[in-house]
Amino acid sequence: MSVSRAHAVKKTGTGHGGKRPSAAPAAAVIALPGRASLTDDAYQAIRRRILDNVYPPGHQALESALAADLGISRTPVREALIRLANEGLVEVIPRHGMRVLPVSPLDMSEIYEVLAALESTAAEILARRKPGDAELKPLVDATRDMARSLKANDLDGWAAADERFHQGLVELTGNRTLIEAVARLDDRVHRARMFTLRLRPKPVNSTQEHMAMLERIRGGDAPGAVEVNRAHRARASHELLAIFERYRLHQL
Amino acid sequence: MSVSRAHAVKKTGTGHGGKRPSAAPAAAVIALPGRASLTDDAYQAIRRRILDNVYPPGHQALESALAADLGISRTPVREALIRLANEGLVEVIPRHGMRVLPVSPLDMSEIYEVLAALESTAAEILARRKPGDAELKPLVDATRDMARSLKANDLDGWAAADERFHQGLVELTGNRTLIEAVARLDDRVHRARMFTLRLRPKPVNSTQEHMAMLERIRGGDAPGAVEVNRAHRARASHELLAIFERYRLHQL
DNA sequence: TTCGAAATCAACGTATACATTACCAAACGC
DNA sequence: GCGTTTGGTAATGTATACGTTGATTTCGAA
Repeated sequence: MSVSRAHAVKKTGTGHGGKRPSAAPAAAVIALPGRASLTDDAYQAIRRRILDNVYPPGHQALESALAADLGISRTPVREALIRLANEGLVEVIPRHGMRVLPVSPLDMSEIYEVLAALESTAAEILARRKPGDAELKPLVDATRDMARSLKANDLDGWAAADERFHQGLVELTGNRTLIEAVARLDDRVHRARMFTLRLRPKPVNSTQEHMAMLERIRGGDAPGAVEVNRAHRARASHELLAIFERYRLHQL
Repeated sequence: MSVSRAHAVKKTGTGHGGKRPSAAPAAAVIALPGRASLTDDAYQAIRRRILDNVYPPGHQALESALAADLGISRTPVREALIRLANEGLVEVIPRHGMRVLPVSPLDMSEIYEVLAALESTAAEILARRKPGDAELKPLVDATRDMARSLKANDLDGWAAADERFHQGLVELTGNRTLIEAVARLDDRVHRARMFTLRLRPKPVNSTQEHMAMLERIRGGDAPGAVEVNRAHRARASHELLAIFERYRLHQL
Protein backbone atom coordinates (compact mmCIF):
# COMPACT_ATOMS: atom_id res chain seq x y z
CA MET A 1 0.00 0.00 0.00
CA SER A 2 1.00 3.58 -0.16
CA VAL A 3 3.93 4.61 1.82
CA SER A 4 2.97 7.13 4.37
CA ARG A 5 4.02 10.54 3.35
CA ALA A 6 1.70 11.70 6.05
CA HIS A 7 0.99 15.25 6.73
CA ALA A 8 4.48 16.50 6.53
CA VAL A 9 4.00 19.01 3.81
CA LYS A 10 1.73 21.91 4.20
CA LYS A 11 3.23 23.72 1.29
CA THR A 12 0.87 22.25 -1.21
CA GLY A 13 -0.66 25.39 -2.46
CA THR A 14 -1.61 23.77 -5.69
CA GLY A 15 -4.11 21.53 -4.03
CA HIS A 16 -6.68 24.05 -3.11
CA GLY A 17 -5.29 27.34 -4.11
CA GLY A 18 -5.93 26.83 -7.76
CA LYS A 19 -9.64 27.05 -8.10
CA ARG A 20 -11.03 27.31 -4.70
CA PRO A 21 -14.78 27.63 -5.28
CA SER A 22 -15.02 29.81 -2.24
CA ALA A 23 -16.59 26.91 -0.46
CA ALA A 24 -13.79 26.48 2.00
CA PRO A 25 -14.96 28.32 5.07
CA ALA A 26 -11.55 29.05 6.40
CA ALA A 27 -13.04 30.57 9.49
CA ALA A 28 -14.71 27.82 11.46
CA VAL A 29 -13.06 24.60 10.53
CA ILE A 30 -13.52 23.25 14.00
CA ALA A 31 -15.41 20.02 13.72
CA LEU A 32 -17.32 19.55 16.91
CA PRO A 33 -18.45 16.11 18.00
CA GLY A 34 -21.69 16.67 16.19
CA ARG A 35 -19.79 16.32 12.99
CA ALA A 36 -21.61 15.54 9.85
CA SER A 37 -19.66 14.33 6.91
CA LEU A 38 -20.16 16.14 3.65
CA THR A 39 -21.76 12.99 2.35
CA ASP A 40 -24.33 13.15 5.12
CA ASP A 41 -24.90 16.80 4.47
CA ALA A 42 -25.42 16.17 0.80
CA TYR A 43 -27.77 13.30 1.54
CA GLN A 44 -29.89 15.40 3.87
CA ALA A 45 -29.92 18.37 1.56
CA ILE A 46 -30.90 16.46 -1.55
CA ARG A 47 -33.45 14.33 0.26
CA ARG A 48 -35.11 17.39 1.69
CA ARG A 49 -35.30 19.06 -1.69
CA ILE A 50 -36.98 16.02 -3.08
CA LEU A 51 -39.47 15.69 -0.24
CA ASP A 52 -40.23 19.40 -0.41
CA ASN A 53 -40.74 19.21 -4.12
CA VAL A 54 -37.92 21.62 -4.82
CA TYR A 55 -36.64 18.86 -7.03
CA PRO A 56 -39.95 17.65 -8.43
CA PRO A 57 -40.50 14.16 -9.82
CA GLY A 58 -38.62 13.69 -13.04
CA HIS A 59 -36.17 16.43 -12.19
CA GLN A 60 -32.73 15.69 -13.47
CA ALA A 61 -29.47 17.05 -12.23
CA LEU A 62 -25.91 16.27 -13.04
CA GLU A 63 -23.53 15.22 -10.33
CA SER A 64 -21.36 18.18 -11.07
CA ALA A 65 -24.33 20.53 -10.90
CA LEU A 66 -25.36 19.17 -7.52
CA ALA A 67 -21.80 19.41 -6.32
CA ALA A 68 -21.63 23.01 -7.44
CA ASP A 69 -24.98 23.76 -5.81
CA LEU A 70 -23.83 22.34 -2.53
CA GLY A 71 -20.39 23.79 -2.77
CA ILE A 72 -18.63 20.47 -2.47
CA SER A 73 -16.93 18.07 -4.81
CA ARG A 74 -18.53 15.27 -6.73
CA THR A 75 -17.39 12.53 -4.40
CA PRO A 76 -19.74 13.14 -1.48
CA VAL A 77 -22.53 13.89 -3.92
CA ARG A 78 -22.06 10.53 -5.57
CA GLU A 79 -22.09 8.80 -2.22
CA ALA A 80 -25.27 10.56 -1.21
CA LEU A 81 -26.89 9.63 -4.51
CA ILE A 82 -26.10 5.99 -3.92
CA ARG A 83 -28.02 6.11 -0.67
CA LEU A 84 -30.92 7.97 -2.20
CA ALA A 85 -31.09 5.53 -5.07
CA ASN A 86 -31.07 2.65 -2.63
CA GLU A 87 -34.02 4.17 -0.87
CA GLY A 88 -35.95 4.53 -4.07
CA LEU A 89 -36.00 8.31 -4.20
CA VAL A 90 -33.80 8.82 -7.22
CA GLU A 91 -32.38 6.91 -10.09
CA VAL A 92 -28.87 7.33 -11.33
CA ILE A 93 -28.74 7.33 -15.10
CA PRO A 94 -25.25 6.68 -16.43
CA ARG A 95 -24.70 9.79 -18.47
CA HIS A 96 -27.53 11.97 -17.31
CA GLY A 97 -26.91 12.37 -13.64
CA MET A 98 -29.65 11.60 -11.20
CA ARG A 99 -33.33 11.71 -11.86
CA VAL A 100 -35.91 12.16 -9.13
CA LEU A 101 -38.18 9.17 -9.38
CA PRO A 102 -41.85 9.78 -9.94
CA VAL A 103 -44.32 7.66 -8.06
CA SER A 104 -46.91 6.21 -10.34
CA PRO A 105 -50.38 5.23 -9.19
CA LEU A 106 -49.20 1.65 -9.44
CA ASP A 107 -46.23 2.34 -7.18
CA MET A 108 -48.54 4.13 -4.85
CA SER A 109 -50.90 1.26 -4.63
CA GLU A 110 -48.05 -1.16 -4.06
CA ILE A 111 -46.57 0.94 -1.34
CA TYR A 112 -49.88 1.42 0.41
CA GLU A 113 -50.46 -2.30 0.33
CA VAL A 114 -47.17 -2.87 2.10
CA LEU A 115 -47.64 0.00 4.49
CA ALA A 116 -51.05 -1.32 5.47
CA ALA A 117 -49.52 -4.68 6.27
CA LEU A 118 -46.78 -3.15 8.35
CA GLU A 119 -48.97 -0.76 10.23
CA SER A 120 -51.58 -3.38 10.92
CA THR A 121 -48.88 -5.47 12.47
CA ALA A 122 -47.89 -2.51 14.57
CA ALA A 123 -51.46 -2.06 15.72
CA GLU A 124 -51.71 -5.72 16.57
CA ILE A 125 -48.48 -5.72 18.53
CA LEU A 126 -49.58 -2.71 20.48
CA ALA A 127 -53.03 -4.05 21.22
CA ARG A 128 -51.51 -7.27 22.49
CA ARG A 129 -49.29 -5.31 24.81
CA LYS A 130 -52.12 -3.09 26.07
CA PRO A 131 -50.05 0.03 26.56
CA GLY A 132 -50.95 2.43 29.34
CA ASP A 133 -52.18 5.96 28.87
CA ALA A 134 -48.71 7.37 29.31
CA GLU A 135 -47.42 5.36 26.42
CA LEU A 136 -50.33 6.27 24.24
CA LYS A 137 -50.16 9.95 25.02
CA PRO A 138 -48.21 10.88 21.87
CA LEU A 139 -50.88 9.25 19.77
CA VAL A 140 -53.69 10.89 21.66
CA ASP A 141 -51.99 14.25 21.35
CA ALA A 142 -51.43 13.79 17.65
CA THR A 143 -55.06 12.93 17.15
CA ARG A 144 -56.14 15.97 19.15
CA ASP A 145 -53.84 18.16 17.04
CA MET A 146 -55.36 16.75 13.91
CA ALA A 147 -58.80 17.76 15.05
CA ARG A 148 -57.61 21.20 16.05
CA SER A 149 -55.78 21.82 12.83
CA LEU A 150 -58.73 20.69 10.83
CA LYS A 151 -61.01 23.04 12.68
CA ALA A 152 -58.56 25.86 12.06
CA ASN A 153 -58.38 24.92 8.41
CA ASP A 154 -54.68 24.33 8.78
CA LEU A 155 -54.13 21.51 6.33
CA ASP A 156 -50.38 21.45 6.72
CA GLY A 157 -50.75 21.22 10.45
CA TRP A 158 -53.24 18.42 10.00
CA ALA A 159 -50.88 16.51 7.75
CA ALA A 160 -48.02 16.92 10.16
CA ALA A 161 -50.13 15.66 13.05
CA ASP A 162 -51.39 12.76 10.97
CA GLU A 163 -47.83 11.80 10.19
CA ARG A 164 -47.00 12.04 13.85
CA PHE A 165 -49.78 9.64 14.66
CA HIS A 166 -48.82 7.03 12.15
CA GLN A 167 -45.15 7.33 12.92
CA GLY A 168 -45.80 7.18 16.64
CA LEU A 169 -47.96 4.11 16.25
CA VAL A 170 -45.14 2.27 14.58
CA GLU A 171 -42.46 3.58 16.89
CA LEU A 172 -44.36 2.44 19.97
CA THR A 173 -43.81 -1.14 18.91
CA GLY A 174 -40.10 -0.68 19.50
CA ASN A 175 -39.39 -2.88 16.50
CA ARG A 176 -36.61 -1.00 14.77
CA THR A 177 -36.78 -3.08 11.64
CA LEU A 178 -40.44 -2.24 11.33
CA ILE A 179 -39.84 1.42 12.02
CA GLU A 180 -37.14 1.60 9.40
CA ALA A 181 -39.16 -0.17 6.75
CA VAL A 182 -42.11 2.14 7.28
CA ALA A 183 -39.96 5.25 7.24
CA ARG A 184 -38.41 4.23 3.97
CA LEU A 185 -41.79 3.78 2.33
CA ASP A 186 -43.20 6.92 3.88
CA ASP A 187 -40.49 8.94 2.21
CA ARG A 188 -41.60 7.71 -1.14
CA VAL A 189 -45.25 8.64 -0.74
CA HIS A 190 -44.73 11.84 1.20
CA ARG A 191 -44.91 14.02 -1.90
CA ALA A 192 -48.12 12.50 -3.09
CA ARG A 193 -49.80 13.00 0.27
CA MET A 194 -48.74 16.62 0.32
CA PHE A 195 -49.93 17.08 -3.19
CA THR A 196 -53.36 15.63 -2.74
CA LEU A 197 -53.84 17.46 0.51
CA ARG A 198 -55.54 20.36 -1.22
CA LEU A 199 -57.24 18.42 -3.92
CA ARG A 200 -59.39 16.27 -1.75
CA PRO A 201 -62.29 16.85 0.57
CA LYS A 202 -61.37 17.70 4.09
CA PRO A 203 -60.19 14.63 5.92
CA VAL A 204 -62.99 14.59 8.39
CA ASN A 205 -63.03 10.86 9.01
CA SER A 206 -59.45 10.39 10.03
CA THR A 207 -59.76 11.78 13.51
CA GLN A 208 -62.62 9.46 14.23
CA GLU A 209 -60.79 6.49 12.84
CA HIS A 210 -57.67 7.22 14.80
CA MET A 211 -59.66 7.44 17.99
CA ALA A 212 -61.33 4.15 17.20
CA MET A 213 -57.96 2.56 16.65
CA LEU A 214 -56.67 3.91 19.94
CA GLU A 215 -59.74 2.54 21.66
CA ARG A 216 -59.10 -0.95 20.34
CA ILE A 217 -55.44 -0.78 21.27
CA ARG A 218 -56.20 0.45 24.72
CA GLY A 219 -58.68 -2.35 25.22
CA GLY A 220 -56.31 -5.01 23.98
CA ASP A 221 -58.56 -5.83 21.05
CA ALA A 222 -55.89 -6.87 18.58
CA PRO A 223 -58.15 -8.11 15.78
CA GLY A 224 -60.27 -5.00 16.18
CA ALA A 225 -57.26 -2.71 16.00
CA VAL A 226 -56.01 -4.49 12.93
CA GLU A 227 -59.38 -4.23 11.28
CA VAL A 228 -59.79 -0.54 12.01
CA ASN A 229 -56.33 0.17 10.73
CA ARG A 230 -56.89 -1.85 7.65
CA ALA A 231 -60.10 -0.02 6.89
CA HIS A 232 -58.43 3.31 7.59
CA ARG A 233 -55.56 2.58 5.27
CA ALA A 234 -57.79 1.10 2.61
CA ARG A 235 -59.94 4.18 2.58
CA ALA A 236 -56.91 6.47 2.46
CA SER A 237 -55.34 4.53 -0.35
CA HIS A 238 -58.57 4.45 -2.27
CA GLU A 239 -59.15 8.15 -1.89
CA LEU A 240 -55.64 8.95 -2.97
CA LEU A 241 -55.87 6.82 -6.06
CA ALA A 242 -59.24 8.26 -6.92
CA ILE A 243 -57.74 11.72 -6.87
CA PHE A 244 -54.94 10.54 -9.07
CA GLU A 245 -57.50 9.25 -11.47
CA ARG A 246 -59.63 12.34 -11.41
CA TYR A 247 -56.78 14.74 -11.90
CA ARG A 248 -54.82 12.52 -14.21
CA LEU A 249 -51.85 12.67 -11.92
CA HIS A 250 -50.02 9.80 -13.34
CA GLN A 251 -46.61 10.83 -12.20
CA LEU A 252 -45.87 11.99 -8.75
CA MET B 1 -9.38 -12.59 -5.17
CA SER B 2 -9.54 -10.08 -7.88
CA VAL B 3 -12.75 -9.17 -9.53
CA SER B 4 -12.90 -10.87 -12.85
CA ARG B 5 -12.64 -8.22 -15.39
CA ALA B 6 -10.54 -7.48 -18.34
CA HIS B 7 -8.34 -4.48 -18.31
CA ALA B 8 -5.58 -5.58 -16.08
CA VAL B 9 -3.88 -2.49 -14.89
CA LYS B 10 -1.54 -4.01 -12.45
CA LYS B 11 0.33 -1.47 -10.54
CA THR B 12 2.27 -3.50 -8.09
CA GLY B 13 4.72 -0.74 -7.63
CA THR B 14 5.11 1.37 -4.62
CA GLY B 15 2.33 3.57 -5.71
CA HIS B 16 4.63 6.45 -5.75
CA GLY B 17 5.87 5.97 -9.21
CA GLY B 18 4.41 9.16 -10.43
CA LYS B 19 1.60 9.58 -12.87
CA ARG B 20 2.45 7.64 -15.89
CA PRO B 21 -0.02 8.60 -18.56
CA SER B 22 -0.98 4.98 -18.72
CA ALA B 23 -1.94 5.50 -22.29
CA ALA B 24 -0.66 2.02 -23.04
CA PRO B 25 -3.15 1.05 -25.68
CA ALA B 26 -1.63 -2.36 -25.70
CA ALA B 27 -4.41 -4.81 -25.17
CA ALA B 28 -7.88 -4.43 -26.52
CA VAL B 29 -10.06 -3.40 -23.63
CA ILE B 30 -13.35 -4.59 -24.94
CA ALA B 31 -16.24 -3.74 -22.72
CA LEU B 32 -18.65 -6.58 -23.16
CA PRO B 33 -22.36 -5.87 -23.22
CA GLY B 34 -22.74 -7.40 -19.82
CA ARG B 35 -21.39 -4.23 -18.37
CA ALA B 36 -20.95 -4.30 -14.69
CA SER B 37 -19.36 -1.39 -13.00
CA LEU B 38 -16.59 -2.14 -10.60
CA THR B 39 -18.88 -0.85 -7.89
CA ASP B 40 -21.45 -3.45 -8.80
CA ASP B 41 -18.81 -6.13 -8.91
CA ALA B 42 -17.54 -5.14 -5.51
CA TYR B 43 -21.06 -5.06 -4.12
CA GLN B 44 -21.84 -8.53 -5.39
CA ALA B 45 -18.53 -9.94 -4.27
CA ILE B 46 -18.69 -8.57 -0.76
CA ARG B 47 -22.35 -9.40 -0.32
CA ARG B 48 -21.76 -12.96 -1.36
CA ARG B 49 -18.90 -13.35 1.03
CA ILE B 50 -21.08 -12.15 3.84
CA LEU B 51 -23.99 -14.40 2.95
CA ASP B 52 -21.67 -17.35 2.54
CA ASN B 53 -20.07 -16.65 5.85
CA VAL B 54 -16.66 -16.10 4.32
CA TYR B 55 -16.81 -12.80 6.12
CA PRO B 56 -18.48 -13.95 9.32
CA PRO B 57 -20.46 -11.66 11.62
CA GLY B 58 -18.17 -9.24 13.34
CA HIS B 59 -15.53 -9.54 10.67
CA GLN B 60 -13.74 -6.30 10.06
CA ALA B 61 -11.88 -5.23 6.99
CA LEU B 62 -10.33 -1.99 5.92
CA GLU B 63 -11.37 -0.35 2.73
CA SER B 64 -7.88 -0.60 1.41
CA ALA B 65 -7.71 -4.29 2.28
CA LEU B 66 -10.96 -4.98 0.45
CA ALA B 67 -9.75 -2.96 -2.48
CA ALA B 68 -6.53 -4.93 -2.58
CA ASP B 69 -8.43 -8.20 -2.30
CA LEU B 70 -10.65 -7.30 -5.21
CA GLY B 71 -7.87 -5.79 -7.22
CA ILE B 72 -9.55 -2.42 -7.56
CA SER B 73 -9.18 0.97 -5.98
CA ARG B 74 -10.90 2.19 -2.88
CA THR B 75 -13.53 4.23 -4.66
CA PRO B 76 -15.76 1.43 -5.92
CA VAL B 77 -15.26 -0.39 -2.65
CA ARG B 78 -16.51 2.59 -0.71
CA GLU B 79 -19.52 2.89 -2.96
CA ALA B 80 -20.32 -0.79 -2.52
CA LEU B 81 -20.00 -0.47 1.24
CA ILE B 82 -22.49 2.37 1.27
CA ARG B 83 -25.05 0.12 -0.37
CA LEU B 84 -24.30 -2.76 1.93
CA ALA B 85 -24.57 -0.53 4.95
CA ASN B 86 -27.88 0.78 3.70
CA GLU B 87 -29.15 -2.75 3.46
CA GLY B 88 -28.10 -3.51 6.98
CA LEU B 89 -25.42 -6.06 6.16
CA VAL B 90 -22.41 -4.08 7.30
CA GLU B 91 -21.56 -1.08 9.34
CA VAL B 92 -18.95 1.43 8.34
CA ILE B 93 -16.88 2.48 11.31
CA PRO B 94 -15.07 5.75 10.73
CA ARG B 95 -11.49 4.69 11.11
CA HIS B 96 -11.84 0.95 11.20
CA GLY B 97 -13.25 0.09 7.84
CA MET B 98 -16.38 -2.00 7.60
CA ARG B 99 -17.70 -4.49 10.06
CA VAL B 100 -20.04 -7.30 9.13
CA LEU B 101 -23.08 -6.83 11.28
CA PRO B 102 -24.12 -9.67 13.53
CA VAL B 103 -27.79 -10.46 13.84
CA SER B 104 -28.83 -10.71 17.43
CA PRO B 105 -31.78 -12.79 18.59
CA LEU B 106 -33.61 -9.52 19.06
CA ASP B 107 -32.91 -8.46 15.49
CA MET B 108 -33.99 -11.86 14.38
CA SER B 109 -37.24 -11.67 16.20
CA GLU B 110 -37.90 -8.20 14.83
CA ILE B 111 -37.16 -9.25 11.31
CA TYR B 112 -39.32 -12.33 11.52
CA GLU B 113 -42.16 -10.26 12.84
CA VAL B 114 -41.95 -8.00 9.81
CA LEU B 115 -41.41 -10.85 7.38
CA ALA B 116 -44.46 -12.61 8.73
CA ALA B 117 -46.55 -9.52 8.14
CA LEU B 118 -45.28 -9.12 4.60
CA GLU B 119 -45.62 -12.72 3.64
CA SER B 120 -49.07 -13.00 5.12
CA THR B 121 -50.10 -10.10 2.98
CA ALA B 122 -48.64 -11.89 0.00
CA ALA B 123 -50.63 -15.00 0.84
CA GLU B 124 -53.76 -12.95 1.22
CA ILE B 125 -53.29 -11.17 -2.08
CA LEU B 126 -52.73 -14.44 -3.85
CA ALA B 127 -55.69 -16.17 -2.28
CA ARG B 128 -57.90 -13.27 -3.31
CA ARG B 129 -56.72 -13.61 -6.86
CA LYS B 130 -57.15 -17.38 -6.94
CA PRO B 131 -54.24 -18.12 -9.22
CA GLY B 132 -54.43 -21.05 -11.61
CA ASP B 133 -52.29 -24.16 -11.48
CA ALA B 134 -49.89 -22.75 -14.02
CA GLU B 135 -49.15 -19.77 -11.86
CA LEU B 136 -48.75 -21.89 -8.77
CA LYS B 137 -46.49 -24.39 -10.42
CA PRO B 138 -43.25 -22.85 -9.15
CA LEU B 139 -44.55 -23.12 -5.61
CA VAL B 140 -45.74 -26.67 -6.08
CA ASP B 141 -42.40 -27.60 -7.57
CA ALA B 142 -40.51 -25.99 -4.76
CA THR B 143 -42.57 -27.85 -2.21
CA ARG B 144 -42.00 -31.10 -4.01
CA ASP B 145 -38.26 -30.44 -4.09
CA MET B 146 -38.31 -29.77 -0.40
CA ALA B 147 -39.84 -33.16 0.25
CA ARG B 148 -37.39 -34.87 -2.06
CA SER B 149 -34.37 -33.17 -0.58
CA LEU B 150 -35.52 -33.99 2.88
CA LYS B 151 -35.93 -37.63 1.99
CA ALA B 152 -32.44 -37.62 0.49
CA ASN B 153 -31.10 -35.96 3.61
CA ASP B 154 -29.93 -33.04 1.50
CA LEU B 155 -30.36 -30.17 3.90
CA ASP B 156 -28.84 -27.58 1.62
CA GLY B 157 -31.13 -28.63 -1.15
CA TRP B 158 -34.04 -28.40 1.24
CA ALA B 159 -33.08 -24.91 2.31
CA ALA B 160 -32.72 -23.78 -1.27
CA ALA B 161 -36.13 -25.15 -2.18
CA ASP B 162 -37.67 -23.59 0.91
CA GLU B 163 -36.23 -20.25 -0.10
CA ARG B 164 -37.61 -20.74 -3.58
CA PHE B 165 -41.06 -21.32 -2.15
CA HIS B 166 -41.10 -18.28 0.03
CA GLN B 167 -39.56 -16.09 -2.60
CA GLY B 168 -41.93 -17.39 -5.24
CA LEU B 169 -44.89 -16.77 -3.00
CA VAL B 170 -43.99 -13.14 -2.68
CA GLU B 171 -43.03 -12.72 -6.29
CA LEU B 172 -46.34 -14.06 -7.50
CA THR B 173 -48.04 -11.04 -6.04
CA GLY B 174 -46.28 -8.88 -8.59
CA ASN B 175 -45.90 -6.18 -5.98
CA ARG B 176 -42.35 -5.03 -6.52
CA THR B 177 -42.24 -2.98 -3.38
CA LEU B 178 -43.21 -6.04 -1.39
CA ILE B 179 -40.71 -8.21 -3.20
CA GLU B 180 -37.93 -5.78 -2.55
CA ALA B 181 -38.72 -5.35 1.11
CA VAL B 182 -38.78 -9.09 1.67
CA ALA B 183 -35.55 -9.64 -0.23
CA ARG B 184 -33.80 -7.05 1.86
CA LEU B 185 -34.84 -8.71 5.09
CA ASP B 186 -34.13 -12.18 3.78
CA ASP B 187 -30.53 -11.20 3.19
CA ARG B 188 -30.15 -10.31 6.81
CA VAL B 189 -31.43 -13.61 8.18
CA HIS B 190 -29.97 -15.86 5.53
CA ARG B 191 -26.89 -16.65 7.56
CA ALA B 192 -28.85 -17.58 10.63
CA ARG B 193 -31.06 -19.95 8.66
CA MET B 194 -28.05 -21.63 7.14
CA PHE B 195 -26.43 -21.87 10.51
CA THR B 196 -29.34 -23.45 12.31
CA LEU B 197 -29.99 -25.82 9.48
CA ARG B 198 -27.85 -28.49 11.03
CA LEU B 199 -28.58 -27.72 14.61
CA ARG B 200 -32.26 -28.35 14.54
CA PRO B 201 -34.45 -31.38 14.06
CA LYS B 202 -35.28 -32.17 10.50
CA PRO B 203 -37.86 -29.74 9.18
CA VAL B 204 -40.53 -32.32 8.68
CA ASN B 205 -43.48 -30.01 9.14
CA SER B 206 -42.67 -27.45 6.52
CA THR B 207 -43.67 -29.46 3.50
CA GLN B 208 -47.04 -30.12 5.03
CA GLU B 209 -47.54 -26.51 5.95
CA HIS B 210 -46.57 -25.30 2.51
CA MET B 211 -49.06 -27.63 0.94
CA ALA B 212 -51.75 -26.43 3.29
CA MET B 213 -50.98 -22.87 2.34
CA LEU B 214 -51.15 -23.67 -1.34
CA GLU B 215 -54.48 -25.35 -0.78
CA ARG B 216 -55.94 -22.27 0.86
CA ILE B 217 -54.58 -20.05 -1.87
CA ARG B 218 -55.89 -22.26 -4.58
CA GLY B 219 -59.31 -22.26 -2.97
CA GLY B 220 -59.40 -18.52 -2.54
CA ASP B 221 -59.49 -18.81 1.22
CA ALA B 222 -57.63 -15.61 2.08
CA PRO B 223 -58.10 -15.69 5.86
CA GLY B 224 -57.12 -19.33 5.88
CA ALA B 225 -54.00 -18.70 3.84
CA VAL B 226 -53.03 -15.87 6.13
CA GLU B 227 -53.57 -18.00 9.17
CA VAL B 228 -51.56 -20.93 7.86
CA ASN B 229 -48.73 -18.63 6.88
CA ARG B 230 -48.78 -16.91 10.19
CA ALA B 231 -48.61 -20.20 12.04
CA HIS B 232 -45.85 -21.41 9.76
CA ARG B 233 -43.77 -18.33 10.29
CA ALA B 234 -44.46 -18.21 13.99
CA ARG B 235 -43.30 -21.78 14.38
CA ALA B 236 -40.19 -21.14 12.29
CA SER B 237 -39.32 -18.03 14.22
CA HIS B 238 -39.91 -19.77 17.51
CA GLU B 239 -37.77 -22.74 16.58
CA LEU B 240 -34.97 -20.53 15.38
CA LEU B 241 -34.93 -18.48 18.54
CA ALA B 242 -35.07 -21.61 20.67
CA ILE B 243 -31.95 -22.86 18.96
CA PHE B 244 -30.29 -19.54 19.54
CA GLU B 245 -31.14 -19.88 23.17
CA ARG B 246 -30.03 -23.45 23.48
CA TYR B 247 -26.71 -22.92 21.77
CA ARG B 248 -26.14 -19.50 23.14
CA LEU B 249 -25.79 -18.09 19.68
CA HIS B 250 -26.20 -14.52 20.59
CA GLN B 251 -24.44 -13.11 17.61
CA LEU B 252 -25.12 -14.21 14.11
C1' DT C 1 -32.23 17.30 -48.35
C1' DT C 2 -31.15 13.00 -46.01
C1' DC C 3 -28.39 9.35 -44.17
C1' DG C 4 -24.40 7.68 -42.07
C1' DA C 5 -19.71 7.96 -40.45
C1' DA C 6 -16.35 10.62 -38.14
C1' DA C 7 -15.22 14.12 -34.99
C1' DT C 8 -16.36 16.46 -30.81
C1' DC C 9 -17.61 16.82 -26.31
C1' DA C 10 -19.81 16.28 -21.89
C1' DA C 11 -20.34 13.32 -18.04
C1' DC C 12 -19.15 9.67 -15.65
C1' DG C 13 -16.39 5.72 -13.49
C1' DT C 14 -12.31 4.90 -11.44
C1' DA C 15 -7.92 5.95 -9.70
C1' DT C 16 -5.07 8.71 -7.19
C1' DA C 17 -3.62 12.67 -4.33
C1' DC C 18 -4.08 15.08 -0.26
C1' DA C 19 -5.32 16.77 4.45
C1' DT C 20 -7.51 15.56 8.64
C1' DT C 21 -8.17 12.82 12.55
C1' DA C 22 -8.19 9.18 15.91
C1' DC C 23 -5.20 6.21 17.96
C1' DC C 24 -0.88 4.48 19.96
C1' DA C 25 3.25 4.63 22.01
C1' DA C 26 7.01 6.90 23.80
C1' DA C 27 8.51 10.86 26.35
C1' DC C 28 7.67 13.54 30.17
C1' DG C 29 6.37 15.61 34.48
C1' DC C 30 4.68 14.56 39.10
C1' DG D 1 5.61 4.26 39.03
C1' DC D 2 1.51 6.64 36.79
C1' DG D 3 -1.27 9.89 34.37
C1' DT D 4 -0.58 13.34 30.67
C1' DT D 5 1.21 15.10 26.61
C1' DT D 6 2.95 14.83 22.12
C1' DG D 7 4.66 13.19 17.83
C1' DG D 8 4.04 9.71 14.45
C1' DT D 9 1.09 7.01 11.72
C1' DA D 10 -2.66 4.53 9.64
C1' DA D 11 -7.02 5.12 7.72
C1' DT D 12 -10.42 7.76 6.27
C1' DG D 13 -13.03 11.74 3.98
C1' DT D 14 -12.78 14.66 0.26
C1' DA D 15 -10.86 16.58 -3.82
C1' DT D 16 -8.93 16.14 -8.19
C1' DA D 17 -7.06 13.84 -12.31
C1' DC D 18 -7.89 11.20 -16.23
C1' DG D 19 -9.42 7.93 -19.66
C1' DT D 20 -13.75 5.89 -21.48
C1' DT D 21 -18.06 6.14 -23.37
C1' DG D 22 -22.22 7.45 -25.26
C1' DA D 23 -24.56 11.40 -27.15
C1' DT D 24 -24.52 15.13 -30.33
C1' DT D 25 -22.97 17.57 -34.04
C1' DT D 26 -20.49 18.05 -38.28
C1' DC D 27 -19.64 16.94 -42.70
C1' DG D 28 -19.73 14.60 -47.09
C1' DA D 29 -21.86 11.95 -50.56
C1' DA D 30 -25.92 10.16 -52.80
